[in-house]
Amino acid sequence: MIAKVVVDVPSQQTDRLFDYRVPTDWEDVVKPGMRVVVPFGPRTIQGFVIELTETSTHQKLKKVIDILDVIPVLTPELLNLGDWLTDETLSFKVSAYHVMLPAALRAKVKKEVVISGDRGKLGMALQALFGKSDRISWDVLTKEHPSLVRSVQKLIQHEELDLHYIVKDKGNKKTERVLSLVPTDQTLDEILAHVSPRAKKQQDVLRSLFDQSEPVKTMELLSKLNTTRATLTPLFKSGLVIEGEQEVYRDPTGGKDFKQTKPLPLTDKQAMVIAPILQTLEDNKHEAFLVHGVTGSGKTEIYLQSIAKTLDNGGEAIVLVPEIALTPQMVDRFKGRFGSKVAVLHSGLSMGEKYDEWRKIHRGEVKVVVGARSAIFAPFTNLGLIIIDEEHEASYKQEENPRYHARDVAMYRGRYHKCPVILGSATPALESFARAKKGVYTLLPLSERVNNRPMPSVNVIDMREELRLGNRSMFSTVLLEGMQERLERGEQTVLFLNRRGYSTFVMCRDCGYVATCEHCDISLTYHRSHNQLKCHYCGHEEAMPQTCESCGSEHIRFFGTGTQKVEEELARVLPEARVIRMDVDTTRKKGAHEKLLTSFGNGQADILLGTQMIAKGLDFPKITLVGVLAADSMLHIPDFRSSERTFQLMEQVSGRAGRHELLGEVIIQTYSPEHYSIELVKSHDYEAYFEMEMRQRKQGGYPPYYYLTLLNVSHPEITKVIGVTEKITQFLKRELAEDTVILGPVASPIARIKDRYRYQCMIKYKNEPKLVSTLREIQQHYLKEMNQGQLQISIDLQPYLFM
DNA sequence: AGCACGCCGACT
DNA sequence: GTCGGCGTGCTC
Repeated sequence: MIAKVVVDVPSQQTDRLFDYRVPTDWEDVVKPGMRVVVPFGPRTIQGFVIELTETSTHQKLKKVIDILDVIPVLTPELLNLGDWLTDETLSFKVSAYHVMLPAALRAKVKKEVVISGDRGKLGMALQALFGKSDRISWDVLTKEHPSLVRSVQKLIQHEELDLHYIVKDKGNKKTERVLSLVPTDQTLDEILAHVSPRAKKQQDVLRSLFDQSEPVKTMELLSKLNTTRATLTPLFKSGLVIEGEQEVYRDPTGGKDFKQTKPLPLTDKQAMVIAPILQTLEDNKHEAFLVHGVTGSGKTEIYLQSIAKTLDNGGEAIVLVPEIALTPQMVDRFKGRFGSKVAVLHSGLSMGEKYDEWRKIHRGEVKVVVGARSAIFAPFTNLGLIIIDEEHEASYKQEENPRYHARDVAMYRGRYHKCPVILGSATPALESFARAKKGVYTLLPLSERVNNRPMPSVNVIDMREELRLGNRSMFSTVLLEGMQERLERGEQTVLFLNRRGYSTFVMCRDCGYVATCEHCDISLTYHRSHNQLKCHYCGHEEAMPQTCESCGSEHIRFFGTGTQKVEEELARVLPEARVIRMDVDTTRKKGAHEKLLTSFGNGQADILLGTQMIAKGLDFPKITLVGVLAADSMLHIPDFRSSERTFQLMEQVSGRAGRHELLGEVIIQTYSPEHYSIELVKSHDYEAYFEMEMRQRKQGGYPPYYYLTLLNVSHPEITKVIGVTEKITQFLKRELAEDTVILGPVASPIARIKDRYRYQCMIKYKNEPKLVSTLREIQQHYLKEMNQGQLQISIDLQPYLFM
């Protein structure tokens, strides 16, 4: 039997199948989708079995060394999906498989130096190093004794030493010590008779264990009986009790109990929306729905009841939520309804926790997965429903290889499993809404808030006008008064700053010089905590200059507004207000996010000040004012989606206000009040916005009218970069269709990162069957230079990031 | 990606 | 003469 294997070496040249002979003992054991250990050249590495056949065109085949799985980690569906993903994103097969699996399954290869010949020939230093053992790890050798590496290599050549490769599964399962009673056929009294009647604690232990048929966790028992390990020692000695190890799952929620919730009665509108979804579930067919529901319209309840129906049918469900919205509040809603049937996957979990959650899915112990982007690959075999909440979120697109979009994967899996896919958003991505209008997706509008609360009123403040009136502060008069009012009424305000927490740039007031990174073409960011300037792209740091590098002026200072600065300003203008600041800095620690939100929810603060991360999922009754400090900060970045993002964000943020009894108000501060993406927030009119934006897209030749592909070339020498990009552009123009537009070569928006110059070329097309093959040809052509030289070419089909 | 093989400069 | 630099090519 021959196994066709994809080896775990992510490179162009190894991105194909290699044949290995399967030892006869394992012929019944190996299955496609399993990880195996195989010899590869002089090394031993991990690989994925893709296929099993009887014949090979190769003469000399090596044997599979080991099998790492009992159940295949990749289902046949995921193997197919891997092929599709590879084509769709121009990535390597292994990279596609890796993105489907938890990092813990990425086996580590360990190298060991083993004495194979005469120990006496080793020399003093090496003999001392080996000591009594016949092997040492390669890592220890190279890191701690680099001077000996040379002689070791020589000895390997002379076959006195040998290199062994050990492929180790990183999957470290967590175990806990458990106690169990040895005598099984005795009564309690008989058992108790074995110990002294004065040994009260020992008797307690025996009694507790007698009541339990399953092994009991040592730690739990000891703390319950308020005793220590000392009690156990005599019990072990007499052989009455034994201690073993039992595999346990790590509990990311920290043993929290979830309050069980019941399905809520649906409003008429909700009932109308859910009906076609339930019907599709009933019919067992694939259909894509776009639930267009304003914030607070009760989308989540529709998700929950659709999932309940799916589970009734014996199916499984995947729920995708943007990483940033995967708050404990969100998780609670799903765990509350479906209890232990739910697994949660997000980046906040440790590698071990992710592995445990994944295994629950893999073993079929859970039926629902709530997770961020990569949860779309959950290894379910009977998938009945996929939900993508906030489907417009950019975080559903992965920005490394394989550059996939979770929505596309969802559609693939939906078709495969013949199950519905629900996309939900208050502000759908333009592409999605356009598809819904065309009938590709079924549009399900949910235009009213559940409790009939009106959408908050929106007040757009022209900050230029404020400046003209002499208000130079970051708060407009209206916003300041608004905050004062809430303070007096005991209501809460949310202040939103659409900018990285601490971001400020440094500029000279005399000559206009801006401090930039010496390795990247980007301005440096001022970090107050260390009084340092930092580059967000390469990590370069330098001290805050005292004088201008360009003109020597002392009038150099930082500009722009960060959350820290706003916080200081708040303390000045509203000293009595209690402020909670939420940004990357204050939420870095595990659980900090939840803690801050809970204390705000409990009314321990009047104002919540934060970045992107507070735009979602915040639902507290006392929030009646939402202030956006600088609405246009993202409007002017060179990205055709910048206006769409602005509108989506403004709508999202507005949704935080007045969700309950009290009426909400939104104040948006901007320097471009006339821009339609801000103007239309006032009326919360998505459809009007959609029409406007579609016109822009049509005019600019952007999605959804055209598809895009971005090709980025980088190299330390600018002439090389331009030359290569130029050649590629010409090649593309020659190869691709007449009506395909090829823009470039142009410098990337960030023209240099980490001392590498960056040029790009954009392909706009409607129908381009030759695209993937042409791009593959380019990759092939530059393979050598990319392998050994400094050249990098990255290709992004349907890009979301243009930097 | 690694790692060996193989072909040219500076050393015992 | 050899040791060792890194360009080239292969891995079932």
